[in-house]
Order: sequence, then structure tokens, then C-alpha cells
Amino acid sequence: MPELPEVEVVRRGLVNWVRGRTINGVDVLDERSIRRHALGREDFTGNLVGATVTDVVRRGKFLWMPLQDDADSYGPPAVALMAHLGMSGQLLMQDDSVPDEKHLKVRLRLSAREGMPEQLRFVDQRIFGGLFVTSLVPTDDGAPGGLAESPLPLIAEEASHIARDPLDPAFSFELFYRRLRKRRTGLKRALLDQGLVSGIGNIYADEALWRAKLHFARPTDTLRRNEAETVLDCAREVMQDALAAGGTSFDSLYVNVNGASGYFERSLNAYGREGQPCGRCAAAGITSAIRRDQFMNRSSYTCPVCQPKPRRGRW
DNA sequence: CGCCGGACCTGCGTGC
DNA sequence: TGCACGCAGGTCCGGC
Repeated sequence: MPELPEVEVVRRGLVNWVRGRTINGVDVLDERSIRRHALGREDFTGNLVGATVTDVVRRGKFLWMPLQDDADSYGPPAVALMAHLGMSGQLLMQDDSVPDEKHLKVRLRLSAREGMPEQLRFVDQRIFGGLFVTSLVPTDDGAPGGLAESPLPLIAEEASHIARDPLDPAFSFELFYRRLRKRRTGLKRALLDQGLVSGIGNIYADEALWRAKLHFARPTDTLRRNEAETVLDCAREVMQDALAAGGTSFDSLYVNVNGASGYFERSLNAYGREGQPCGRCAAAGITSAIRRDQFMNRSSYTCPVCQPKPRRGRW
């Protein structure tokens, strides 16, 4: 389940394979994977063929490749190929000789480059993800639009409603905290709101809350400044740990969203651990078991001892 | 405008 | 064996 660290692993893995290469051909094998491209398949393909990828940029879980149109190559790129991996999306570099994956949805044929695969493939089992072409627009604060190798003060339009993520150098805690306090909802719902802070999904939300010893239903309008700082610091820590674990093979041919899977096996303290002991409590000589609750139509994992349920929680 | 639930998807595991 | 169902969850959209 790609959240920020997994998408960043993909970004770093991808950039050296695609930067500077021209898209020579596009095969859309499943129209559903480009449904967010409102003008359809022909317009999608027409925008891509002949364009050159200048970078790979990420904000939150959104990833995009600014495109330089060779016929009009003055000035910065005006459009980008946007990718969202959804639940199961992968971006893979593959040689022409490699058979199509079972869930191959879109194939980009790139200009030849010595020692590099010819194709960039979008593979997606559950089709929650997708590709589309979008405009690049100025950011509202003038700072670079997202994490990139050569950052531009531009952002893909479809990502402009997404807040900066906690690993973005231009992330503003003050803005986050001000908006958080105005919310009338539960803390986890706020952490998952990509318009407030981006990049956090169900897994890292639970892990950050566990590290911060806060409950998912804690009302946002009662959060003190130091509590908000703590939960954001914890989110940053857990995502950086995952990035370090998944980032060991950035030059791998397979730019795989499961790159951080080793992290999940070893380091999760709450997510998916229903009925198992809370490690922090155990270290303090207390016996407690992680519990699972239904929250927002998905599972939330907490330690009932060190993340006590707030008296007036917002579920 | 903010909050919240449902829809979108497929594969896998479980129970009858 | 086969079928129905629940579960996984990021994002968008409509209702209120």
C-alpha cells in the first residue's frame, strides 16, 4: 500500500531512468487506468508522444513527470504526466523482450538509451491508481512544488489541492496547526486528509499515533501545540525509517512499490498487530494487547493502555 | 465550506 | 467443489 515513503522510493528509482528521454509511443491497454484524463485516450496519447521527461516530482502520494514539448522547447515545461499508484500501482522499467505483466495497463515507449530498458510500464491490479496529463501551475507560496531533483516553482494542477507533506522542506507547521485547530473531527481523520497534510495513509497514521501515544479519535480542536508537533515528528520519523529501509536499491531495474516491504515485517508497532502485545508496555512490565477498531470504514490499531480512548472522542 | 459515507476495484481467505 | 461474502484502502464526489 504505497504511502509517502513507497512513492518516494519509486520517484528516486525512476528519475535516473527516465529523465531526458522522449516518449515515442503509448499503449493504453485498459482505459480505466486513464479515466482521470477527461479528454480520453487519443488526447492522452497525443499529449505524450514527442514530449521529453525533464524530472520526476512528488508531493504526498502524487507523482508527476514534467514534459518538455520538443516543438516548443522554450521556457519551463507547461504540462506533466501525473501518476497516482492508488492501492496497487507500480511503475516498472522493462525491456521490450519482457512479456506483458498480467495487470499491465499503460506502456510508454522511450527513446533508446544505452544500457537502459526501452519501456516504462504502469501496472495496477486494483485500478485505484491511474495516469493522466495535467497542467503545471504556479504554487501559491512561490516555493518549489514538491520533492524533485531540479525543483520548479510549479506544481501539477491536480496536486495543487494537496497540502505539502511532512518531508517537504517548505512544509509549514504553523499553517498545519492553525488549520488543524479549526477542524471539528478526530485526529486520525485529519492526518489522512491530504488537503491538511499529505503523504500519510492508514498504516503510517496508526504508527505515528502509537509513537505519539495519542488516540485516533482525539478531537482536533483540543490538540495542544506540543501534541500536534509530536504527532507530526512521529509521522516524519516513521516515514523516514521506512524510506531508509526501502531505499536500499534505488538503482534496481524494478522500481517496485513494495520496495519498503522489509520494513513492514520488522518495524510495525501497531498496524496489523491485533491481539499481540504492545512492545512499549511490555518493556515497562505492563501487559496489554493491541486492539482493532473500525474507524472510517477501515481498521485502526491502538494500544488501549498507552493510547487511551478520549472521553469525548470523534469517530 | 466542512464533515462524512459510499463508490470505485480485484484477489485472497474464510465459512457454509 | 463452489459460491457468497468480508477485507484490504486512497481518492473523489454527493448529501447534508
